Amino acid sequence: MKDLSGKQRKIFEYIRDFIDGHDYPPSIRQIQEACGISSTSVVDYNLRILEKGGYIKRDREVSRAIEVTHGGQKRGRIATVPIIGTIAAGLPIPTPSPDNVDSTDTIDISPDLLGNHENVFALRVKGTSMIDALVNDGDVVILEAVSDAKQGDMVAAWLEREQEATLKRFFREGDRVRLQPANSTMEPIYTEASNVVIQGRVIAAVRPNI
Amino acid sequence: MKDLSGKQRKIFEYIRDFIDGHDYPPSIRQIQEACGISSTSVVDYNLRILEKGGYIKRDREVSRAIEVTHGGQKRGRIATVPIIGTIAAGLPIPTPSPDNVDSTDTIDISPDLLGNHENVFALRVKGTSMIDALVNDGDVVILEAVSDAKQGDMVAAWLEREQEATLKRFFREGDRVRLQPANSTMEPIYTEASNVVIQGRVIAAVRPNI
DNA sequence: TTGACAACCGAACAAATGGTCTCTAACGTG
DNA sequence: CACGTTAGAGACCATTTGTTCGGTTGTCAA
Repeated sequence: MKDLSGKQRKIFEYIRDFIDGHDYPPSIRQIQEACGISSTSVVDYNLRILEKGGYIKRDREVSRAIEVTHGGQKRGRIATVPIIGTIAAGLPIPTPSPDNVDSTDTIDISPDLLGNHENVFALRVKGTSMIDALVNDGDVVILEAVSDAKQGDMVAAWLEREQEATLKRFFREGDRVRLQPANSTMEPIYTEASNVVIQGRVIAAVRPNI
Repeated sequence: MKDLSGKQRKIFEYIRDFIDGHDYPPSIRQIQEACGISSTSVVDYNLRILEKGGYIKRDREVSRAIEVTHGGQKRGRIATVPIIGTIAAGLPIPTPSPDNVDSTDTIDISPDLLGNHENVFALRVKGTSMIDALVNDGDVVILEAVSDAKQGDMVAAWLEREQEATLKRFFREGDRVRLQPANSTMEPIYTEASNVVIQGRVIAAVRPNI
Protein backbone atom coordinates (compact mmCIF):
# COMPACT_ATOMS: atom_id res chain seq x y z
CA MET A 1 0.00 0.00 0.00
CA LYS A 2 3.02 2.23 0.36
CA ASP A 3 4.20 2.01 -3.23
CA LEU A 4 1.44 4.40 -4.25
CA SER A 5 1.66 8.13 -4.78
CA GLY A 6 -0.71 10.43 -2.97
CA LYS A 7 -2.83 10.83 -6.04
CA GLN A 8 -3.02 7.11 -6.60
CA ARG A 9 -4.07 6.43 -3.04
CA LYS A 10 -6.68 9.15 -3.32
CA ILE A 11 -8.07 7.58 -6.47
CA PHE A 12 -8.11 4.13 -4.92
CA GLU A 13 -9.91 5.30 -1.80
CA TYR A 14 -12.41 7.28 -3.84
CA ILE A 15 -13.28 4.20 -5.88
CA ARG A 16 -13.66 2.10 -2.75
CA ASP A 17 -15.88 4.65 -1.02
CA PHE A 18 -17.93 5.26 -4.15
CA ILE A 19 -18.69 1.57 -4.49
CA ASP A 20 -19.60 1.34 -0.84
CA GLY A 21 -22.04 4.18 -1.34
CA HIS A 22 -23.51 3.36 -4.73
CA ASP A 23 -23.01 -0.37 -5.29
CA TYR A 24 -21.53 0.35 -8.71
CA PRO A 25 -18.13 1.74 -9.67
CA PRO A 26 -17.53 5.35 -10.71
CA SER A 27 -16.73 6.44 -14.24
CA ILE A 28 -13.34 7.78 -15.15
CA ARG A 29 -14.71 11.30 -15.36
CA GLN A 30 -16.23 11.03 -11.91
CA ILE A 31 -12.86 10.01 -10.55
CA GLN A 32 -11.32 12.91 -12.42
CA GLU A 33 -13.66 15.46 -10.86
CA ALA A 34 -13.61 14.03 -7.36
CA CYS A 35 -9.83 13.94 -7.21
CA GLY A 36 -9.31 17.31 -8.85
CA ILE A 37 -7.53 15.94 -11.88
CA SER A 38 -7.53 17.98 -15.04
CA SER A 39 -7.70 15.21 -17.63
CA THR A 40 -9.15 11.76 -18.10
CA SER A 41 -5.84 10.61 -19.48
CA VAL A 42 -4.24 11.16 -16.10
CA VAL A 43 -6.90 9.03 -14.47
CA ASP A 44 -6.34 6.34 -17.07
CA TYR A 45 -2.61 6.58 -16.54
CA ASN A 46 -2.93 6.07 -12.80
CA LEU A 47 -5.53 3.36 -13.11
CA ARG A 48 -3.09 1.37 -15.20
CA ILE A 49 -0.58 1.67 -12.40
CA LEU A 50 -3.15 0.60 -9.83
CA GLU A 51 -4.08 -2.36 -11.99
CA LYS A 52 -0.44 -3.33 -12.48
CA GLY A 53 0.00 -3.19 -8.71
CA GLY A 54 -2.92 -5.53 -8.19
CA TYR A 55 -5.09 -3.06 -6.34
CA ILE A 56 -7.88 -3.06 -8.89
CA LYS A 57 -8.99 -5.08 -11.88
CA ARG A 58 -10.39 -3.50 -15.02
CA ASP A 59 -12.36 -4.76 -17.98
CA ARG A 60 -11.21 -2.71 -20.90
CA GLU A 61 -13.69 -0.88 -23.09
CA VAL A 62 -16.45 -1.44 -20.57
CA SER A 63 -17.80 1.50 -18.67
CA ARG A 64 -17.43 1.51 -14.91
CA ALA A 65 -15.75 -1.89 -15.03
CA ILE A 66 -13.49 -1.40 -12.05
CA GLU A 67 -13.19 -4.09 -9.44
CA VAL A 68 -11.49 -3.41 -6.13
CA THR A 69 -9.34 -6.29 -4.94
CA HIS A 70 -7.27 -5.55 -1.89
CA GLY A 71 -6.83 -6.56 1.70
CA GLY A 72 -8.34 -10.01 1.33
CA GLN A 73 -11.74 -8.36 1.25
CA LYS A 74 -14.06 -8.86 -1.65
CA ARG A 75 -17.58 -7.67 -2.14
CA GLY A 76 -20.52 -9.93 -1.88
CA ARG A 77 -23.99 -10.34 -0.57
CA ILE A 78 -24.41 -9.58 3.08
CA ALA A 79 -27.41 -9.71 5.34
CA THR A 80 -27.80 -6.86 7.80
CA VAL A 81 -29.67 -8.07 10.86
CA PRO A 82 -31.07 -5.52 13.32
CA ILE A 83 -30.05 -5.93 16.93
CA ILE A 84 -33.31 -4.98 18.60
CA GLY A 85 -32.30 -5.31 22.22
CA THR A 86 -30.67 -7.43 24.87
CA ILE A 87 -31.48 -10.78 26.35
CA ALA A 88 -30.87 -11.51 30.01
CA ALA A 89 -32.46 -13.83 32.55
CA GLY A 90 -34.68 -11.31 34.28
CA LEU A 91 -35.65 -9.19 31.30
CA PRO A 92 -38.51 -9.85 28.88
CA ILE A 93 -37.33 -10.87 25.44
CA PRO A 94 -37.83 -8.03 22.92
CA THR A 95 -39.81 -8.93 19.83
CA PRO A 96 -39.36 -7.28 16.43
CA SER A 97 -41.67 -4.37 15.74
CA PRO A 98 -41.45 -1.32 13.48
CA ASP A 99 -40.47 0.67 16.57
CA ASN A 100 -37.19 -1.09 17.12
CA VAL A 101 -36.07 -2.64 13.85
CA ASP A 102 -34.97 0.50 12.01
CA SER A 103 -32.30 1.11 14.56
CA THR A 104 -28.71 1.81 13.66
CA ASP A 105 -27.55 -1.11 15.77
CA THR A 106 -27.07 -3.96 13.35
CA ILE A 107 -24.81 -6.91 12.69
CA ASP A 108 -23.62 -7.94 9.22
CA ILE A 109 -23.45 -11.64 8.55
CA SER A 110 -23.16 -13.98 5.64
CA PRO A 111 -26.54 -14.85 4.11
CA ASP A 112 -25.77 -18.55 4.21
CA LEU A 113 -25.67 -18.28 7.99
CA LEU A 114 -29.35 -17.42 7.71
CA GLY A 115 -30.46 -20.18 5.41
CA ASN A 116 -33.70 -18.94 3.97
CA HIS A 117 -35.34 -17.88 7.17
CA GLU A 118 -37.31 -14.68 7.29
CA ASN A 119 -38.21 -12.27 10.06
CA VAL A 120 -34.72 -12.53 11.44
CA PHE A 121 -33.49 -10.36 14.27
CA ALA A 122 -30.64 -10.35 16.74
CA LEU A 123 -30.22 -9.92 20.47
CA ARG A 124 -27.17 -8.97 22.43
CA VAL A 125 -26.54 -11.18 25.45
CA LYS A 126 -26.21 -9.31 28.72
CA GLY A 127 -24.61 -11.01 31.67
CA THR A 128 -23.71 -14.63 32.13
CA SER A 129 -27.20 -15.99 32.67
CA MET A 130 -27.27 -17.71 29.27
CA ILE A 131 -24.03 -19.56 29.87
CA ASP A 132 -25.76 -22.93 29.81
CA ALA A 133 -26.59 -22.14 26.16
CA LEU A 134 -22.87 -21.61 25.63
CA VAL A 135 -23.31 -17.90 25.06
CA ASN A 136 -21.70 -15.31 27.23
CA ASP A 137 -21.89 -11.62 27.98
CA GLY A 138 -21.45 -9.66 24.76
CA ASP A 139 -22.38 -12.46 22.40
CA VAL A 140 -25.01 -11.87 19.73
CA VAL A 141 -27.68 -14.46 19.01
CA ILE A 142 -29.52 -14.50 15.67
CA LEU A 143 -33.16 -15.51 15.90
CA GLU A 144 -36.07 -16.18 13.63
CA ALA A 145 -39.31 -14.73 14.92
CA VAL A 146 -41.61 -17.71 15.44
CA SER A 147 -44.15 -18.51 18.11
CA ASP A 148 -43.99 -22.27 17.75
CA ALA A 149 -41.15 -24.75 17.75
CA LYS A 150 -40.42 -28.25 16.56
CA GLN A 151 -38.81 -30.94 18.66
CA GLY A 152 -35.19 -30.15 19.35
CA ASP A 153 -35.24 -26.56 18.15
CA MET A 154 -33.08 -24.14 20.07
CA VAL A 155 -35.48 -21.43 21.17
CA ALA A 156 -35.58 -18.20 23.10
CA ALA A 157 -38.34 -18.77 25.63
CA TRP A 158 -40.02 -16.73 28.34
CA LEU A 159 -41.07 -18.63 31.45
CA GLU A 160 -44.27 -17.00 32.69
CA ARG A 161 -44.27 -18.10 36.31
CA GLU A 162 -40.57 -17.59 36.86
CA GLN A 163 -40.58 -14.32 34.86
CA GLU A 164 -37.36 -15.41 33.23
CA ALA A 165 -35.84 -15.53 29.75
CA THR A 166 -33.80 -18.50 28.63
CA LEU A 167 -32.17 -20.15 25.62
CA LYS A 168 -32.77 -23.89 25.49
CA ARG A 169 -33.52 -26.80 23.23
CA PHE A 170 -37.25 -27.42 23.14
CA PHE A 171 -38.85 -30.82 23.57
CA ARG A 172 -42.60 -31.30 23.99
CA GLU A 173 -43.34 -34.35 26.13
CA GLY A 174 -47.08 -34.81 26.44
CA ASP A 175 -48.49 -31.73 28.14
CA ARG A 176 -45.13 -30.89 29.62
CA VAL A 177 -42.06 -29.32 28.10
CA ARG A 178 -38.44 -30.26 28.55
CA LEU A 179 -35.95 -27.45 28.15
CA GLN A 180 -32.50 -28.84 27.55
CA PRO A 181 -29.33 -26.72 27.88
CA ALA A 182 -26.86 -26.76 25.01
CA ASN A 183 -24.21 -27.81 27.45
CA SER A 184 -24.92 -31.51 27.72
CA THR A 185 -23.37 -31.76 31.15
CA MET A 186 -26.14 -29.61 32.59
CA GLU A 187 -29.53 -30.75 33.66
CA PRO A 188 -32.76 -29.99 31.78
CA ILE A 189 -35.72 -28.28 33.37
CA TYR A 190 -39.30 -29.49 33.07
CA THR A 191 -42.37 -27.29 33.11
CA GLU A 192 -45.94 -27.14 31.83
CA ALA A 193 -46.44 -26.14 28.20
CA SER A 194 -48.64 -23.25 29.29
CA ASN A 195 -45.76 -21.75 31.25
CA VAL A 196 -43.53 -21.45 28.17
CA VAL A 197 -43.85 -18.62 25.65
CA ILE A 198 -41.62 -19.14 22.64
CA GLN A 199 -40.27 -15.86 21.27
CA GLY A 200 -37.95 -17.06 18.54
CA ARG A 201 -35.87 -19.83 17.14
CA VAL A 202 -32.12 -19.44 17.48
CA ILE A 203 -30.43 -19.95 14.14
CA ALA A 204 -26.91 -18.76 14.86
CA ALA A 205 -24.68 -17.10 17.42
CA VAL A 206 -21.72 -14.79 17.01
CA ARG A 207 -19.08 -13.90 19.54
CA PRO A 208 -17.24 -10.76 18.42
CA ASN A 209 -14.08 -9.20 19.77
CA ILE A 210 -13.00 -11.89 22.16
CA MET B 1 -41.25 -12.21 -5.40
CA LYS B 2 -44.33 -13.73 -6.95
CA ASP B 3 -45.66 -10.57 -8.54
CA LEU B 4 -43.01 -10.86 -11.25
CA SER B 5 -43.39 -12.33 -14.71
CA GLY B 6 -41.01 -15.00 -15.89
CA LYS B 7 -39.09 -12.51 -17.93
CA GLN B 8 -38.79 -10.12 -15.04
CA ARG B 9 -37.53 -12.78 -12.70
CA LYS B 10 -35.04 -13.88 -15.32
CA ILE B 11 -33.76 -10.34 -15.67
CA PHE B 12 -33.54 -9.89 -11.92
CA GLU B 13 -31.62 -13.11 -11.45
CA TYR B 14 -29.29 -12.31 -14.31
CA ILE B 15 -28.43 -8.96 -12.78
CA ARG B 16 -27.80 -10.54 -9.40
CA ASP B 17 -25.59 -13.26 -10.85
CA PHE B 18 -23.73 -10.82 -13.08
CA ILE B 19 -22.89 -8.60 -10.13
CA ASP B 20 -21.76 -11.61 -8.11
CA GLY B 21 -19.42 -12.52 -10.95
CA HIS B 22 -18.12 -9.15 -12.05
CA ASP B 23 -18.57 -6.79 -9.10
CA TYR B 24 -20.25 -4.26 -11.38
CA PRO B 25 -23.72 -4.24 -12.86
CA PRO B 26 -24.50 -5.25 -16.46
CA SER B 27 -25.54 -2.81 -19.16
CA ILE B 28 -29.02 -2.87 -20.60
CA ARG B 29 -27.75 -4.45 -23.79
CA GLN B 30 -26.01 -7.20 -21.86
CA ILE B 31 -29.28 -7.96 -20.12
CA GLN B 32 -30.99 -7.92 -23.47
CA GLU B 33 -28.66 -10.48 -24.98
CA ALA B 34 -28.48 -12.75 -21.96
CA CYS B 35 -32.23 -12.94 -21.57
CA GLY B 36 -32.96 -13.29 -25.26
CA ILE B 37 -34.87 -10.04 -25.53
CA SER B 38 -35.11 -8.40 -28.90
CA SER B 39 -34.99 -4.76 -27.89
CA THR B 40 -33.41 -2.59 -25.27
CA SER B 41 -36.68 -0.82 -24.76
CA VAL B 42 -38.19 -4.02 -23.43
CA VAL B 43 -35.39 -4.27 -20.91
CA ASP B 44 -35.98 -0.68 -19.90
CA TYR B 45 -39.69 -1.35 -19.63
CA ASN B 46 -39.18 -4.29 -17.31
CA LEU B 47 -36.49 -2.56 -15.30
CA ARG B 48 -38.96 0.20 -14.53
CA ILE B 49 -41.36 -2.41 -13.22
CA LEU B 50 -38.64 -4.01 -11.14
CA GLU B 51 -37.74 -0.61 -9.76
CA LYS B 52 -41.36 0.21 -8.96
CA GLY B 53 -41.61 -3.11 -7.15
CA GLY B 54 -38.59 -2.28 -5.01
CA TYR B 55 -36.41 -5.07 -6.32
CA ILE B 56 -33.77 -2.80 -7.77
CA LYS B 57 -32.75 0.84 -7.62
CA ARG B 58 -31.57 2.77 -10.66
CA ASP B 59 -29.76 6.03 -11.20
CA ARG B 60 -31.13 7.50 -14.37
CA GLU B 61 -28.82 8.51 -17.19
CA VAL B 62 -25.92 6.69 -15.58
CA SER B 63 -24.56 3.61 -17.23
CA ARG B 64 -24.71 0.36 -15.30
CA ALA B 65 -26.30 2.13 -12.35
CA ILE B 66 -28.41 -0.76 -11.12
CA GLU B 67 -28.48 -1.62 -7.47
CA VAL B 68 -30.03 -4.86 -6.27
CA THR B 69 -32.07 -4.46 -3.10
CA HIS B 70 -34.09 -7.47 -2.12
CA GLY B 71 -34.55 -9.90 0.71
CA GLY B 72 -32.84 -7.69 3.25
CA GLN B 73 -29.57 -8.49 1.51
CA LYS B 74 -27.34 -5.73 0.29
CA ARG B 75 -23.84 -5.89 -1.06
CA GLY B 76 -20.86 -4.91 0.97
CA ARG B 77 -17.36 -5.75 1.88
CA ILE B 78 -16.90 -9.26 3.16
CA ALA B 79 -13.89 -11.12 4.44
CA THR B 80 -13.49 -14.70 3.37
CA VAL B 81 -11.60 -16.65 6.00
CA PRO B 82 -10.21 -20.09 5.16
CA ILE B 83 -11.20 -22.93 7.46
CA ILE B 84 -7.95 -24.84 7.51
CA GLY B 85 -8.92 -27.73 9.74
CA THR B 86 -10.49 -28.82 12.99
CA ILE B 87 -9.64 -28.25 16.59
CA ALA B 88 -10.21 -30.96 19.17
CA ALA B 89 -8.61 -31.85 22.47
CA GLY B 90 -6.37 -34.66 21.26
CA LEU B 91 -5.44 -33.29 17.85
CA PRO B 92 -2.61 -30.88 17.06
CA ILE B 93 -3.82 -27.42 16.08
CA PRO B 94 -3.35 -26.84 12.33
CA THR B 95 -1.37 -23.76 11.41
CA PRO B 96 -1.88 -21.76 8.19
CA SER B 97 0.39 -22.72 5.33
CA PRO B 98 0.13 -22.47 1.55
CA ASP B 99 -0.85 -26.14 1.56
CA ASN B 100 -4.11 -25.68 3.38
CA VAL B 101 -5.23 -22.08 2.93
CA ASP B 102 -6.34 -22.26 -0.68
CA SER B 103 -9.02 -24.73 0.22
CA THR B 104 -12.61 -24.33 -0.82
CA ASP B 105 -13.73 -24.56 2.79
CA THR B 106 -14.22 -20.98 3.89
CA ILE B 107 -16.47 -18.84 6.04
CA ASP B 108 -17.66 -15.36 5.07
CA ILE B 109 -17.82 -12.82 7.84
CA SER B 110 -18.14 -9.10 8.26
CA PRO B 111 -14.76 -7.33 8.15
CA ASP B 112 -15.50 -5.44 11.35
CA LEU B 113 -15.56 -8.77 13.14
CA LEU B 114 -11.89 -8.99 12.22
CA GLY B 115 -10.77 -5.56 13.33
CA ASN B 116 -7.58 -4.98 11.42
CA HIS B 117 -5.90 -8.23 12.19
CA GLU B 118 -3.96 -10.05 9.54
CA ASN B 119 -3.05 -13.69 9.00
CA VAL B 120 -6.53 -14.73 10.00
CA PHE B 121 -7.75 -18.30 9.71
CA ALA B 122 -10.58 -20.39 11.07
CA LEU B 123 -10.97 -23.77 12.72
CA ARG B 124 -14.01 -25.96 13.02
CA VAL B 125 -14.59 -27.30 16.50
CA LYS B 126 -14.90 -31.06 16.70
CA GLY B 127 -16.42 -32.65 19.73
CA THR B 128 -17.31 -31.09 23.07
CA SER B 129 -13.81 -30.79 24.46
CA MET B 130 -13.78 -27.00 24.06
CA ILE B 131 -16.97 -26.52 25.99
CA ASP B 132 -15.21 -24.65 28.77
CA ALA B 133 -14.43 -22.00 26.13
CA LEU B 134 -18.18 -21.85 25.46
CA VAL B 135 -17.76 -23.36 21.99
CA ASN B 136 -19.36 -26.62 21.03
CA ASP B 137 -19.19 -29.23 18.31
CA GLY B 138 -19.69 -27.57 14.92
CA ASP B 139 -18.77 -24.05 16.01
CA VAL B 140 -16.18 -22.12 14.04
CA VAL B 141 -13.49 -20.11 15.78
CA ILE B 142 -11.69 -17.27 14.00
CA LEU B 143 -8.05 -16.88 14.94
CA GLU B 144 -5.13 -14.60 14.24
CA ALA B 145 -1.90 -16.46 13.66
CA VAL B 146 0.43 -15.29 16.41
CA SER B 147 3.00 -17.09 18.51
CA ASP B 148 2.88 -14.77 21.49
CA ALA B 149 0.05 -13.44 23.60
CA LYS B 150 -0.67 -10.55 25.91
CA GLN B 151 -2.23 -10.89 29.34
CA GLY B 152 -5.86 -11.93 29.11
CA ASP B 153 -5.84 -12.85 25.43
CA MET B 154 -8.01 -15.76 24.44
CA VAL B 155 -5.61 -18.16 22.72
CA ALA B 156 -5.52 -21.51 21.04
CA ALA B 157 -2.73 -23.34 22.83
CA TRP B 158 -1.04 -26.69 22.54
CA LEU B 159 0.06 -28.30 25.80
CA GLU B 160 3.26 -30.19 25.03
CA ARG B 161 3.32 -32.65 27.88
CA GLU B 162 -0.39 -33.40 27.82
CA GLN B 163 -0.43 -33.51 23.99
CA GLU B 164 -3.65 -31.54 24.09
CA ALA B 165 -5.22 -28.56 22.35
CA THR B 166 -7.25 -26.03 24.27
CA LEU B 167 -8.89 -22.61 24.08
CA LYS B 168 -8.26 -20.48 27.16
CA ARG B 169 -7.50 -17.01 28.37
CA PHE B 170 -3.78 -16.58 28.79
CA PHE B 171 -2.13 -15.10 31.89
CA ARG B 172 1.62 -15.18 32.43
CA GLU B 173 2.43 -15.34 36.15
CA GLY B 174 6.17 -15.34 36.63
CA ASP B 175 7.59 -18.41 34.92
CA ARG B 176 4.24 -20.12 35.06
CA VAL B 177 1.12 -19.70 33.00
CA ARG B 178 -2.49 -19.61 34.10
CA LEU B 179 -5.01 -20.78 31.53
CA GLN B 180 -8.46 -19.57 32.44
CA PRO B 181 -11.64 -20.99 30.87
CA ALA B 182 -14.13 -18.55 29.42
CA ASN B 183 -16.77 -20.05 31.65
CA SER B 184 -15.99 -18.29 34.90
CA THR B 185 -17.49 -21.08 36.98
CA MET B 186 -14.74 -23.43 35.88
CA GLU B 187 -11.30 -23.70 37.36
CA PRO B 188 -8.11 -22.49 35.66
CA ILE B 189 -5.16 -24.74 35.04
CA TYR B 190 -1.58 -23.82 35.84
CA THR B 191 1.48 -25.04 33.97
CA GLU B 192 5.02 -24.00 33.11
CA ALA B 193 5.46 -21.48 30.30
CA SER B 194 7.64 -23.95 28.42
CA ASN B 195 4.76 -26.41 28.25
CA VAL B 196 2.52 -23.99 26.37
CA VAL B 197 2.78 -23.38 22.62
CA ILE B 198 0.53 -20.59 21.48
CA GLN B 199 -0.86 -21.19 17.99
CA GLY B 200 -3.19 -18.27 17.60
CA ARG B 201 -5.27 -15.60 19.20
CA VAL B 202 -9.02 -16.11 19.10
CA ILE B 203 -10.76 -13.03 17.76
CA ALA B 204 -14.28 -14.31 17.19
CA ALA B 205 -16.49 -17.38 17.21
CA VAL B 206 -19.47 -18.29 15.09
CA ARG B 207 -22.09 -20.93 15.74
CA PRO B 208 -23.94 -21.66 12.50
CA ASN B 209 -27.12 -23.65 11.94
CA ILE B 210 -28.15 -24.23 15.50
C1' DT C 1 -66.80 -3.90 -32.49
C1' DT C 2 -64.41 -0.85 -29.95
C1' DG C 3 -61.30 0.87 -26.68
C1' DA C 4 -58.01 0.42 -23.08
C1' DC C 5 -54.02 -1.63 -21.68
C1' DA C 6 -49.99 -4.44 -21.04
C1' DA C 7 -46.11 -6.18 -23.34
C1' DC C 8 -43.11 -5.89 -26.91
C1' DC C 9 -40.37 -4.50 -31.23
C1' DG C 10 -37.22 -1.64 -34.11
C1' DA C 11 -34.90 2.30 -34.79
C1' DA C 12 -32.84 6.42 -33.77
C1' DC C 13 -30.77 9.98 -30.78
C1' DA C 14 -27.94 12.23 -27.56
C1' DA C 15 -25.25 11.82 -23.79
C1' DA C 16 -21.87 9.37 -21.32
C1' DT C 17 -17.73 7.12 -21.46
C1' DG C 18 -13.12 4.77 -22.36
C1' DG C 19 -9.18 5.18 -25.01
C1' DT C 20 -5.59 7.54 -27.51
C1' DC C 21 -2.72 11.11 -29.52
C1' DT C 22 0.28 15.07 -29.04
C1' DC C 23 2.50 18.19 -26.29
C1' DT C 24 4.65 20.04 -21.65
C1' DA C 25 7.05 20.17 -17.50
C1' DA C 26 9.81 18.31 -13.92
C1' DC C 27 13.34 15.35 -12.40
C1' DG C 28 17.22 12.49 -12.12
C1' DT C 29 21.32 10.24 -14.40
C1' DG C 30 25.18 9.70 -17.25
C1' DC D 1 23.93 19.35 -21.51
C1' DA D 2 21.42 15.36 -23.69
C1' DC D 3 18.50 11.77 -22.62
C1' DG D 4 15.06 8.87 -20.68
C1' DT D 5 11.39 8.49 -17.40
C1' DT D 6 7.53 9.96 -14.91
C1' DA D 7 3.47 12.70 -14.43
C1' DG D 8 0.30 15.42 -16.33
C1' DA D 9 -2.66 18.54 -19.65
C1' DG D 10 -5.90 19.11 -23.40
C1' DA D 11 -8.24 17.73 -27.32
C1' DC D 12 -10.35 14.34 -30.05
C1' DC D 13 -12.55 10.00 -31.60
C1' DA D 14 -15.25 5.80 -31.58
C1' DT D 15 -18.10 3.11 -28.76
C1' DT D 16 -21.05 2.21 -25.44
C1' DT D 17 -25.15 3.10 -23.37
C1' DG D 18 -29.60 5.01 -21.47
C1' DT D 19 -33.61 6.87 -23.26
C1' DT D 20 -37.41 7.85 -26.20
C1' DC D 21 -40.73 7.52 -29.86
C1' DG D 22 -43.81 5.40 -33.11
C1' DG D 23 -45.75 1.18 -34.22
C1' DT D 24 -47.47 -3.81 -33.33
C1' DT D 25 -49.68 -7.66 -31.10
C1' DG D 26 -52.69 -9.94 -27.89
C1' DT D 27 -56.12 -9.87 -24.20
C1' DC D 28 -60.17 -8.57 -22.00
C1' DA D 29 -64.12 -6.03 -20.73
C1' DA D 30 -67.84 -2.87 -22.08
